Amino acid sequence: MRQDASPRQGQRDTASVTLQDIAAHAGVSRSTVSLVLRESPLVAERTRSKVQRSIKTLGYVYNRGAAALRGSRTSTLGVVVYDIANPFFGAMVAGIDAALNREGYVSFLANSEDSPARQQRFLERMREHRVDGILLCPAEGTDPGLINTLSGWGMPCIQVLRHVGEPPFDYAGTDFHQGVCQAMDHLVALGHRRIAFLGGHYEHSATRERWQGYRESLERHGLTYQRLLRSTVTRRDGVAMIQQLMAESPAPSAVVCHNDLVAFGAMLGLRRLGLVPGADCAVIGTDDVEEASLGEPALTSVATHPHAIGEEAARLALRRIANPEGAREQVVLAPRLKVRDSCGATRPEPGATWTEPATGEHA
Amino acid sequence: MRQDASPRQGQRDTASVTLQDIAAHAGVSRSTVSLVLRESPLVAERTRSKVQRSIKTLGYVYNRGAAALRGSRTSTLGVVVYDIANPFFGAMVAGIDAALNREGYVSFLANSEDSPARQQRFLERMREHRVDGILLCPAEGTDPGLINTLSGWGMPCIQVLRHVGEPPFDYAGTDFHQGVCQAMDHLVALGHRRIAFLGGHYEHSATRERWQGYRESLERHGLTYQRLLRSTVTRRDGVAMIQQLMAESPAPSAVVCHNDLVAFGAMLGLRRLGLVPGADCAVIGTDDVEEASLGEPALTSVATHPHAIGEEAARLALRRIANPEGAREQVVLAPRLKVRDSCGATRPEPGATWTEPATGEHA
DNA sequence: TGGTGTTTTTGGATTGATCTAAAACTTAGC
DNA sequence: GCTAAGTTTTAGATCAATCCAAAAACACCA
Repeated sequence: MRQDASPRQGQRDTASVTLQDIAAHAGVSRSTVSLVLRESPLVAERTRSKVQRSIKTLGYVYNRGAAALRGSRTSTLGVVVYDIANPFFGAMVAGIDAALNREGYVSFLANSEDSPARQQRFLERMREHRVDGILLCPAEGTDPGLINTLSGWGMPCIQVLRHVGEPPFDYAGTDFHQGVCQAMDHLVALGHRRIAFLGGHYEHSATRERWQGYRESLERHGLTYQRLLRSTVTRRDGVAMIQQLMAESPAPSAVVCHNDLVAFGAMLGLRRLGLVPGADCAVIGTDDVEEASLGEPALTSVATHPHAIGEEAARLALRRIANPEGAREQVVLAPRLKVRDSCGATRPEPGATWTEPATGEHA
Repeated sequence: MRQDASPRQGQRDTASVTLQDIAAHAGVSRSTVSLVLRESPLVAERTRSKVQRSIKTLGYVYNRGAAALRGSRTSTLGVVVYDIANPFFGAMVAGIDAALNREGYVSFLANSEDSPARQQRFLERMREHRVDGILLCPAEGTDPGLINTLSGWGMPCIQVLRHVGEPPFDYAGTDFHQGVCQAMDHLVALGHRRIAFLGGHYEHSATRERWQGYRESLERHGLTYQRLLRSTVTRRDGVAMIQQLMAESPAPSAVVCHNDLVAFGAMLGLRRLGLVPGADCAVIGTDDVEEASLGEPALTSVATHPHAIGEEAARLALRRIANPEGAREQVVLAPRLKVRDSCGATRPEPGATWTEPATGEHA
């Protein structure tokens, strides 16, 4: 109820052009402008272009906050990973970003550092911000009931890479089971009979799948040597585990590793023992991170395509938001074994297999 | 103006407890509840605890969207990097996340892929979401006027690592100039007289600083050999550049590299030529990424502390939001040279200098 | 010309918080 | 007991959009 008619009297904020102002300028109602903005087919072509011209002229900026208050969508998503400094997650987040960007969504990112408490704090904050959904790589030790809690909050949750709780739930990841089988089959075909598996905690779904793949492969090929070492999954663990194993009798002739970091550690450990990775003991990693194709020897690895997983997860989230009651989906990508030198299959002269990925620059 | 008194009649949404409902339950007004939520000292202790009890009982969830509409803060920030898959940025984002988390802020993340167009789209979206500020690692080719544009939009912008436009602006980064000087001084002290610099585009502030550091160091030490090769900054570039240099006469006895990736490439290139990094040609990188301390030989590198830069940048952003008209700040961290094997200064037996960083696990 | 059926457009209520200025309640002093 | 000052609390307007139901504009045909 402004006494005088002049619109911007008190404040000279440039950023305060509203629907109302557009409506006045174009000589239509607020509602019509709103319809134009949302590209409704209801509004006539002449009106539409007239309104659009006013929008341009006045330099209007859509206020998503206000829209979200009345409407039902915020066009935002929460993304939780447990180690953003890991390039694997970097690539995954890049995939998520690419897929969301195409649909006009933006995402809040949080790094849980594998702490359920931090994860919980962030999720509560996301709830206050009314995000339309959550992409969650659950932190170690996450309460299995969390997914139901989130669903009770009305926040659809897509689990990524790991999952907790009972199916059905939405999930996007890689078939770790199959990945390990591929690695095992390859080693068996090369003649290996004593193959060990290195690394992983029991708590994770992703770890259980790998171990299951290992045990099943042993059985399928009728191998009796079985050696599975638990650990956290750093380079240092790789070094320690391979040194322990090589001191045993009989020692393994090949190892499959939980991820590439463990594999790098294993190779380093072998070298310290005066052994040659690929010749004295074959090494296969998981993930196929950028450094895998470099180094001496180049690491054979099961590629898990983090960028693609990110895209799939994001797309699944958008599907779930559009249709909250739809059947839960599990998107599981097939991994692919990238054979290089560390498994002893190839032994080219130096430089012959040089393939450089195009990414990885900065500043 | 509900006709009947019963509050949740139409919809049975659990998630729709509002200030109004709390007020009714506690027997106070909406305003009082709002004051309690914002921890205002105005409200009496008795009332406060009564209201707090109602909040707990009814399971109220704060609606930040509604608060942001009326108030002036959204408690959100936009973060733009150009390559989130690069572990350097991963660490930086982790630092940002840690600092923001402490203050109740959350951040939107976008990956510009060094495309000014993508960057622009994201910034416009951030404007629609009314973020309180922006942390920007400007994409290559960013219009120098962008910072002023953002300031015209009322979005404070902190530039990170790189900067465009004219000072004064808010900035957080590393002293690249000093970093290169440290590396050069070290090499000169080891007796090197022919030192080359590898990599970088001209467009970036960060690159210009490095080159300036290189040229100044040469002058200060009275060195006449000068060789500066431009390039993008991948491993492949490192390989190509070192091979070109070693074919020249005289060849350099040491190289300082734009970042660690280029340095890894340079070491690989040397090995392909049958030369030993550190013995036949010293190599120093920049960033001190995780892999630097591993590998053969371990890479001497100028540590640029990405996590700390992220924290500083985030803190600066919060300061600027609290005081938009305050003097612009430049937070420039000092880099530190980490001497390892690749510069030939040390030559320990294998395994003696093993230091494993604690991070880097996944899934 | 009037009735009918479609397109378009619109006012008013609504979303859930904050802001402002004023009202209600304490306490103290004379 | 009454006023003044200080402390708490409150009603109503406001922020900038969307939703809904109803009104207006238009087209078509008997």
